[in-house]
Amino acid sequence: MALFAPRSSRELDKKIIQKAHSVKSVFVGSSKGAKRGLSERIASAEVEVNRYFSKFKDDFLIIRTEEELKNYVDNIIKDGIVAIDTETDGLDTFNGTLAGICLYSPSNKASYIPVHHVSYITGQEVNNQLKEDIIKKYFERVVNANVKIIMHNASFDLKVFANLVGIRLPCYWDTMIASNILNENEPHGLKALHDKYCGDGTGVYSITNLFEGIIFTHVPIKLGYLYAARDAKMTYELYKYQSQFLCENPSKEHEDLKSCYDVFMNIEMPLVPVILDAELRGVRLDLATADKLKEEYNAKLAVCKEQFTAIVEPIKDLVLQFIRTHTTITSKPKLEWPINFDSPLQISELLFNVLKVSDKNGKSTGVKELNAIMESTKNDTVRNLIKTLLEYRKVQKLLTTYIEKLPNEVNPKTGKIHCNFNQYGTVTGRMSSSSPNLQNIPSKNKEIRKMFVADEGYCLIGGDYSQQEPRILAHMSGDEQLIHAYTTGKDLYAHVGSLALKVPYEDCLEHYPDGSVNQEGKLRRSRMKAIVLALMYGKGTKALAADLKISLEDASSLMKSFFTEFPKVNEFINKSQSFAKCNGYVKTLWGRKRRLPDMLLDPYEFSYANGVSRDFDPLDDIDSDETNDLTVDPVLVQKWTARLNKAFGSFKKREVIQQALAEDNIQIKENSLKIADAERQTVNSIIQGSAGDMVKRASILCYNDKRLQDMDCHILIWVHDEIISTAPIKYARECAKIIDENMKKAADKLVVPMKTDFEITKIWYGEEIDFSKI
DNA sequence: CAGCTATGCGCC
DNA sequence: AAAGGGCGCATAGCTG
Repeated sequence: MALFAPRSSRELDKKIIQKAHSVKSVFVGSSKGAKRGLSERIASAEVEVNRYFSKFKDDFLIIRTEEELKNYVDNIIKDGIVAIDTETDGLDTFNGTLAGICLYSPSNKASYIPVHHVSYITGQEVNNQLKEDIIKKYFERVVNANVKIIMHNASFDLKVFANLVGIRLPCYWDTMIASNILNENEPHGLKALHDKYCGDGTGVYSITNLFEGIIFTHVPIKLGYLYAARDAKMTYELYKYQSQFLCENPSKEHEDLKSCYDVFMNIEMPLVPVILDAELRGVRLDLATADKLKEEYNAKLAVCKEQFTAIVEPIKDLVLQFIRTHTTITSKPKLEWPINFDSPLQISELLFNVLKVSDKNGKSTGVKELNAIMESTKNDTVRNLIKTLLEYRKVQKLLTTYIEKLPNEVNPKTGKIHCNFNQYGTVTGRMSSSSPNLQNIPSKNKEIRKMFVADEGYCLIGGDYSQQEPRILAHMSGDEQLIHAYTTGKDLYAHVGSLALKVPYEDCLEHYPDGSVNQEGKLRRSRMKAIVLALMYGKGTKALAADLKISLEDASSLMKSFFTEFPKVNEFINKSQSFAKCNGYVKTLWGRKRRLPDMLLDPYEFSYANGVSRDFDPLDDIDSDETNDLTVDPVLVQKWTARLNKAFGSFKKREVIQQALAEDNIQIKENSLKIADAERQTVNSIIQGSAGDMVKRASILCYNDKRLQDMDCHILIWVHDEIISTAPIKYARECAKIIDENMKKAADKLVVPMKTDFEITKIWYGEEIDFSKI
């Protein structure tokens, strides 16, 4: 992976770190670095680079001539394998500049091909660099020779090659994806992984602390090549390490990784070019619609603001007085005038401390809490305030996150939005989307999606799996009743309702046969839907009761009758959890692993406070290290475990924990929350992960479908259980039919049939095209 | 100033 | 007693 522009690379590091609560990346103070002159920074970069890489000076080389490249590529082809990395001036793979290319193959030295380095003194491009046409020529040779290409975060480098060199490379092994497959819970940065698994003592460094504030194209080649070439070599070494575990025949000890290799080779790696194609193609945005919406929503926002002012003006004195009386020398109240409505803190202060709204449900100002207040108060000021606030937030969200943001994301070069689909963006194996996120475009509000349109002469084909996750649940649990609902084509939730509630199926449908709404049926159906979703998300009866606005008793008896009618679902949940408890992981239907190490935790962990037992005399002990490891006397463990088990409620538990500390100097760590979290994740990971596998499989089938290729049909967007493609209008219906086939084929492992819904439109969520008129 | 966390909210 | 799975992103507000 190329990490170049200091700012952006930090952002990327941040992401990786956020993902896995890991080591903080060390970086030199940025303000200090930014103030120094460029030559000064280069000088200090030289010191840093030498510190890390001087030992590699003779092992790495710079390729400057075609002759040198030719010889190098000859060796690559002989080796049949190569690790490739690119260096650019930032993270923009469409409009950025290629600094150079890093290569490594076993019979070659690690190398760097400078392409667009400039002199940091003159700003002129440096002589003796190979240009794109030459590079393209030799990489075509590599591709034609079927050389296995290894990359770290191939998505980035493939886009660089496609956009800045003009060649689409196939990737055999992406070490970043492999890392996700092997352990989704750890950070996936190249340096950290290499240091951890192939470490040679060089240590973890980042482009940030090496080339602080210097764009890579401005780094002198003699300095940069050491850093860059090593990236390619590290990638190769990481690949070698990974392939010991991720392979056809892993050792007995790692037998469970066999299915992971299948997922990697049959799902993840074949998906790489599919996503690349969608990202390169991009989505068209109708700027006229965006402008219209912008105007409309800004007007709405203005109305909200006016209403606000009108509502709070009468209580201005109250607020000012509050601010006065709560201002001390050391602290200020979290409220100001004029009130900032964007600040949850200020709103909370206003509602609960100035207007004295009851805070028995907490001081949160989220939608749920505000609605609860609405139901319990008759205070008109409060009611109007909340009403306006909710409207304001809605409008503000749509405006800033979508309506005003998306047009800025249109690439000036292509006129399209090119988001990132992060292939392993989630721990479960689902994809995610970013910059911008196209997976959370509002759908209830149909206006926003209408900004997305098809190209001239083309249309959008949206195909989504209907009830994808419940069907997977039906299959994986093997519950006959659940499966029956699907094989007979009955409405699932109505069927569930009729069994669990013991009323006729027809009385659980939303509509009467004549099409009119059956209120009772609708309610029954929606409750059943809530139950099915609740157990897939690990939701408890209490939350279910709150959702359905029924009593706790009713909720738990609903749950009970559900499990009585669908015993295998209950069994599936229990089996999954006990497997996870035993092994610390679960697997999806296609064999992807989700590691849940917290499932292996003991509910309580005992240790002596300060690492020492009460009787320990520091002056008397010779081997203090051992003393620190001292495990707690089993008799005491038993004693306190028994007491903890008798203590119901978090308050009583805390009491026991304090007693243990006071009486026996024992520290007790409670893991029940972590374990409960992991338990909830268990079932959900299996279902959600399998759904992810299915969509990925369907996408690959579509991408490789000759018929779809011939009709110029391409996937543009994924929204988890939905695949949005584009094709010429005249082929649309045929394409939809084939996509449908592929989506179902991707699920042919299931004993329940998959159902899909399709829409063919010019505009996302727009009117369906009337083919009778074409 | 940038980086970070908390809060809140859009999607499946 | 409390208990909602998986994301990305905007804003506020704190910190170094």
